[in-house]
Amino acid sequence: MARQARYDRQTALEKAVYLFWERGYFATSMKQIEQALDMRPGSIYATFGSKDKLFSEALNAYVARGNTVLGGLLNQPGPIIDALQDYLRNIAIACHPDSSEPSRACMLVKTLLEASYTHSSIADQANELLYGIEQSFAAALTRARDRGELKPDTDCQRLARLVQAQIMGLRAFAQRETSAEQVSQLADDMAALLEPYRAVH
Amino acid sequence: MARQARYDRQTALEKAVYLFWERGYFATSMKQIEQALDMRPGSIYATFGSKDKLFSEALNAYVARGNTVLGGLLNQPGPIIDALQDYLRNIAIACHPDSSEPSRACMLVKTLLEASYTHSSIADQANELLYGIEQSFAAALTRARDRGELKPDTDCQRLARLVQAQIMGLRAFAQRETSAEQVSQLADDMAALLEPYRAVH
DNA sequence: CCTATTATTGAATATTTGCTCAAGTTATCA
DNA sequence: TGATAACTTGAGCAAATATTCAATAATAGG
Repeated sequence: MARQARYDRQTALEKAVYLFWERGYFATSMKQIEQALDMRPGSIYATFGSKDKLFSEALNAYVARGNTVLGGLLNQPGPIIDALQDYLRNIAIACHPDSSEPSRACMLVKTLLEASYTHSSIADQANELLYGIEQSFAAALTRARDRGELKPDTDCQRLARLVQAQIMGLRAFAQRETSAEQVSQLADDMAALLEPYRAVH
Repeated sequence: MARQARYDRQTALEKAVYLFWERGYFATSMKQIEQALDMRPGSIYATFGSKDKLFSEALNAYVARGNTVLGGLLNQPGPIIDALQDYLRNIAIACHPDSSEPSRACMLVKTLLEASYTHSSIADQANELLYGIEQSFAAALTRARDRGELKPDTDCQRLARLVQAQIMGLRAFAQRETSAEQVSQLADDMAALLEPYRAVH
C-alpha cells in the first residue's frame, strides 16, 4: 500500500563507492553524488542518512567486494605463498594506469591517510577494516605454517603485516604516473621477496 | 625605504607544511592557516598568492627537508644496502604513533592519493617529486653496483622503485592504529628483504 | 475510486569556502 | 618632519557546502 522506490539501494551504493574511491571523502560533494546516482537530495538523505553514513556504507561495500576476491585466493588449494604471489600479481593487473577501476590506490589507505587527523569516525572504521584484513592474512598464514609450508618459527601475525604493507606500497606506487610494465615488475619483485619464507625441504 | 615584514616567510611556510602534511589539502582551510600562521588573509595572499601556490611551496619544502636526510644517508661511506636498511629503520623511529611529526604517512603519498583525480596540477607536482626521489635511489644504487656491492646484473632503476614502494608501504602502514614496536618490526623485516640484493662473495 | 502510505522533488537553509581590496600602519630616506 | 614605499588589517564577497522540509507524485489495499 505504498509507492515503490525508483532506485535500487545496492546499485546506488556501488556508484557511491566508485565516486568516493576515486575522489576521496572531502573532494566528493553531495552535488556530484546527486548527479552520479541520479537522485535528489531528499531521496539520498532518506535512504542513507548523511554523507558520513553513505561513505561508511561505501567503505564497507568496498571491503566486502575485496574480501570475496581475497578469500577465494587464500582458500584455494596449493601453497599459501603461491596464493599471495598470485594476489600481488593480480593487483598489478587490475591496477595498471588505464584500468577501469576508479583508482589504483586502495580506498582503505586513501581513507586512512585522508581522515586520520580530520575525521576520526571514518579513520576508526578504516583502521578496523584494515585490522580485519591483517587477521585474514594471519589466519591463512598460520594454517599454512601448520601444514608445513612455512618455516616452523615463522611469526605469522608479523608476516601478515609485512604482506599488507607490500600491498599498500604496491597500490600507492601504482598511483604514480607510471607504466603497467613497471607496476607488474614491482609486483613480481614483491612476490619474489616472499620466497625466503617458504619451508626448506 | 619601507615597512619591515612582521612574518618570516620561512617560518610561516614551515607551519603551513605542518598543517598540510597533517590534514591534507582539502581538509585544511584558509581559516585554519590564518590561525596557525597568525596572519590575516591579505598578508597570506600577498606573500603566497593562493592556497594552491602555498600548498605547492609547502610540498617542495617538505621534499627539500626529506632530501637532506636522504642525501646524508645515501652518500655516507659503507655499503648502500646498509644505508637503505638504516633509512627504513630511521623512518620507523620517526614514524611511531606518538611522534612529534604531523603525520606518520608521507606527505607526497597523501597528496598523490588525494589529488590524482581531483587536482591535477598538485598531483603532477607530487608525481615529479616522487620521480626525483626514485632517481636519487637509482643513482645511489648504480654507484653501489659499480663499486661491486650489488650483483652485477641488478636492474638498479627497478630496485629503486622496489625500495620506494617499501617506504610507501611502511609509512602508510604506520598510519594505522598500531604500536611503535610493530612499525619497527615491519621496518626490520623490510630491511631484511634487501639482503638478497647484495653481491655474493 | 478513494484513501492511506510511502517516495520523490527541489527550492531554500545556514555555514563555510577561498579570496579581494580599500583603509590603516609602520618604517625609511630626504 | 613629511613624503614615499611596503606591509597589515579585517570586513565583506560570491560561490559552494551539507542538509532540511513542505509540497507533490505514485502505488497498494479496501
